[in-house]
Amino acid sequence: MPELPEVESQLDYLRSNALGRAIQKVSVFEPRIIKNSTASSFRKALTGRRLVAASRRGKYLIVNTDARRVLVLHFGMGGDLRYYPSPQQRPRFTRIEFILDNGYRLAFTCPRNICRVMSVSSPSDVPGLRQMGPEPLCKEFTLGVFKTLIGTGTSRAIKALLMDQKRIAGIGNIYADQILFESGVRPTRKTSDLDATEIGRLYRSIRRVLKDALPTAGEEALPSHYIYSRDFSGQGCPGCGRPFEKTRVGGRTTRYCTGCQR
DNA sequence: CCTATAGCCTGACGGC
DNA sequence: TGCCGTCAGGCTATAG
Repeated sequence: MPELPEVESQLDYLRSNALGRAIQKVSVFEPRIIKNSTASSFRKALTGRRLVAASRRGKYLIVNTDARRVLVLHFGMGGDLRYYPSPQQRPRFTRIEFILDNGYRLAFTCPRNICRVMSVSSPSDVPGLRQMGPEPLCKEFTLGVFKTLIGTGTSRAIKALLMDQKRIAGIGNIYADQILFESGVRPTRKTSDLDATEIGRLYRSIRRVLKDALPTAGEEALPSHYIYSRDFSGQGCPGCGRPFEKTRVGGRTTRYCTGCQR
């Protein structure tokens, strides 16, 4: 579930705790999550490197080092970073642990091993990053850009398109449902059938939902007004009170209101 | 090229 | 109590 807002909060966490530090040691507890190299070459590439800058692109976290080495993290679902002083505090599901030059440790956790970690010479070595669509919160992401982007979207369901990282960066299942709800558009609608009004509402919802989520994305729970939260706690649509319809779109569980979304 | 689907992976949860 | 099946989600690979 770490989508754009959650990864942004992981970025803040990394910046305030580990940036500027050098990696003294790398412990790999789950080699499978390292995607482009063996565990030993991963360790070798990063040991001794200093973490000098960090950024986010879509759902990826990118950490530049003082050498021509970039650490790329993808959280899959449910993973996070943790910073702690001793191995006794090592979190459950720690897949990789970095011991830093102040003795503190940085863990990359991932409950389901769907996360990925890479050490590359450039972010563009990662296919998912190379092909990534525009950042929805950048000012370059205008209504015109969005129109062009979905104009070529043809017959797919709009929700599948919103979650397609090659089209737009950083939107996953939870935020896609919320964006569609706030737009009053059914997730199953074919993209090519949307009119200009609906496209405008979608565009504004993308920006608003993601931006509003940033301040609280580091917290455990989603905001209680989210349709995901409301459905989970047995509440219905905040607009009309109907229970949410549950279906599958783009291979994902999808919640929407049959009354308020057309 | 475009779109849809299976598979990866394992914890949480419900049913028996 | 504990086993078992199902579901969840990101992405990638493969099929159509």
